[in-house]
Amino acid sequence: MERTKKMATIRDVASEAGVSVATVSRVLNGKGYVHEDTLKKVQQAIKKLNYSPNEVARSLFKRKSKLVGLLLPDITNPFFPELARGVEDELQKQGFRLLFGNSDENPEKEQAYIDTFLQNQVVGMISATQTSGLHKGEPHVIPTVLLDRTHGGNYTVYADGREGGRIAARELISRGSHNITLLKGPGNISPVQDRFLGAVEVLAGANVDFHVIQMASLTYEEAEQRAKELFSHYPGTDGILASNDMTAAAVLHEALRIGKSIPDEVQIIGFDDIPMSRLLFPALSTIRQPVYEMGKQAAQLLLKLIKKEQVTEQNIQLPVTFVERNTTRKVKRDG
Amino acid sequence: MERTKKMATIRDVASEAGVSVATVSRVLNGKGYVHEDTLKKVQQAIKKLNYSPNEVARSLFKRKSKLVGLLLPDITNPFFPELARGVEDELQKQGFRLLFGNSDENPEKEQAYIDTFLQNQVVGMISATQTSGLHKGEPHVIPTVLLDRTHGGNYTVYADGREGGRIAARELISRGSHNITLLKGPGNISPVQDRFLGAVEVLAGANVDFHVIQMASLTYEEAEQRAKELFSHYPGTDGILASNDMTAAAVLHEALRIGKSIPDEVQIIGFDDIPMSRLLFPALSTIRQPVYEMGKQAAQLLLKLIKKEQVTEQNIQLPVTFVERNTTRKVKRDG
DNA sequence: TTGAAAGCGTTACCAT
DNA sequence: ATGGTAACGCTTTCAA
Repeated sequence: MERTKKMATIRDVASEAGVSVATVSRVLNGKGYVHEDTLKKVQQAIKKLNYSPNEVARSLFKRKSKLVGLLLPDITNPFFPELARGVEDELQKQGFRLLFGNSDENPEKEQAYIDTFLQNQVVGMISATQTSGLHKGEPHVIPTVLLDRTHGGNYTVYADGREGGRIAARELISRGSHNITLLKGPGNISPVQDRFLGAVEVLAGANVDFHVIQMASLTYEEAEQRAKELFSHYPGTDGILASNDMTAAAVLHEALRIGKSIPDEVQIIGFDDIPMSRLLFPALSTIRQPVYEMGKQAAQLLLKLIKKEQVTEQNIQLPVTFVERNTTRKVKRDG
Repeated sequence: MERTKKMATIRDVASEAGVSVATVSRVLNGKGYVHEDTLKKVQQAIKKLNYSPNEVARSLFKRKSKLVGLLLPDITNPFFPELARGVEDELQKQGFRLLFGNSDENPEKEQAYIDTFLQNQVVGMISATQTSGLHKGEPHVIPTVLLDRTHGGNYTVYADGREGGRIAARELISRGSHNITLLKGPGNISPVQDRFLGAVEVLAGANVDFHVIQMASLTYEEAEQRAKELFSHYPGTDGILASNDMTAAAVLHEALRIGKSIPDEVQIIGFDDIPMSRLLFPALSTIRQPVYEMGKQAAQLLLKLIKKEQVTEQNIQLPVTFVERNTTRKVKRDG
């Protein structure tokens, strides 16, 4: 028998229990009066038929589902899985589910996902994409929070990249680098731009040389290429600020390959603190973003918007921290 | 004006175009006769109102959505993002969207996700979880394919772990290791068990010593711990077979920390070829699973099931390959 | 070629 | 405390 078993409906439950669908609906939703005995009958019927309510019908009637759309550039980029978990864990607790899509920074794909999210009556959206048709054009039809790549949305959650850049630069300097090279990421990715600006701010005011290598992307492949250029163009470099851990890893790899001693000859600081960073050898010193927490906060903010609760902070900035590992030298602290 | 703009419905389009909803529906779905002029009128109305059909209402009527449920143990585990992309990319092309959940190997959570997937009328499911209530108990209500952790489902896609284990063992031996330690993963994860069995098969028939260290989990934390034990209990080890790249990375890190020369003193082979592996230093030699391809094939298989097309292979096994990097010695090949 | 109406599984209003 | 029923937005007979 290959038949797909038909799901029991509220009507089946009603007739099984010998009551009306309205009554079943009431017990399902725990609202309205229902006699104790009736309650029991209904519950039994539900159990007997292994009934569970059809969310689609509910969504149709209520004109909103229990679904949230999550839009990411690419889950394959190690920065995003934790973000996604932060979002999911928080939402899941409240009974919401995730409709999920990767846009690959492709505006058409992004728009296609947004459209289908909307068509599926999601109650809200969280987006970590750059281009985000979410904020341009049509007025927000549903609550939306922008995550990480925030470019001036109404509701945003992001880490303090500017300060991160400053911290990184300071750490490098205080640990003795005088000749610093910055790997600068694409200017259109706002958090990446911020960390660069922060670093330059400090570097410009300090008594050190520095150079900038501009990258067109944040792919590992490009980073490998740039790392080679770096060591040939600026052989005197004794400190490197990478725009993220991925590129830091590529630089570290190349440095080791050509026999540089890390951190003695060259110090390296990354950005993000992706899970891999501690597994590199030497383990990568980096600026940590509280990624999971960011996802979580975005979800909490969205939840408030959905429930129309008062939100005190529309733009939530989370602090970053320096994670000292082994691509930077120890600093002597007196005290 | 803070109003949430109400979406146009098929009725709005109908009255705008001066036709009936039935006609609009026909043009929407491109089925049934509709006069050229009527067609144009309707299309204009659609454009004018910026109408797009409500998927929820469609799903309700058809009793199935355009949604597919994807169940993963943990997207945060670097093995899974590529799997997910393989699945998504394939499904996305055909207009299906992903409802996504992480089970954390927790049967209750898993069941909860499955339930809501079903309540949302997904057309199919893909699951990479171990416990999968998907195959036990109730008859499959909807098409389901098991991915990676396949434990005898009806429709499965997985890599040849057994052969992978054999290959790894052979490579280690042919490159001169005589004293091999195996890091064995939890026995209840089938693909992990397979690769162990494959390795033992070869090792047992070869003229080498070998030891097994049993791990209770595949977390990096435990791997770090076990790595320490490994080098203190079996200091003579000159070859290590890890149950996945994550634990290989931990072992590599520890080996380097205590001053072992890799690969001269100790060779290491991982399993999976997660993106990080090539970034380690030395880059990790490993057994590669075609993860993206696995996801893709699972999606294709599911698509066939959904469309009730003939499926020739219910269980798709994909080959693994040895990726030679720098944690193994070069082997001299004469020819 | 087009339209009226039933029905998908719920919820919520209004009676009773 | 309970039931009848309209409505949510769509698709699909069936008639015209």
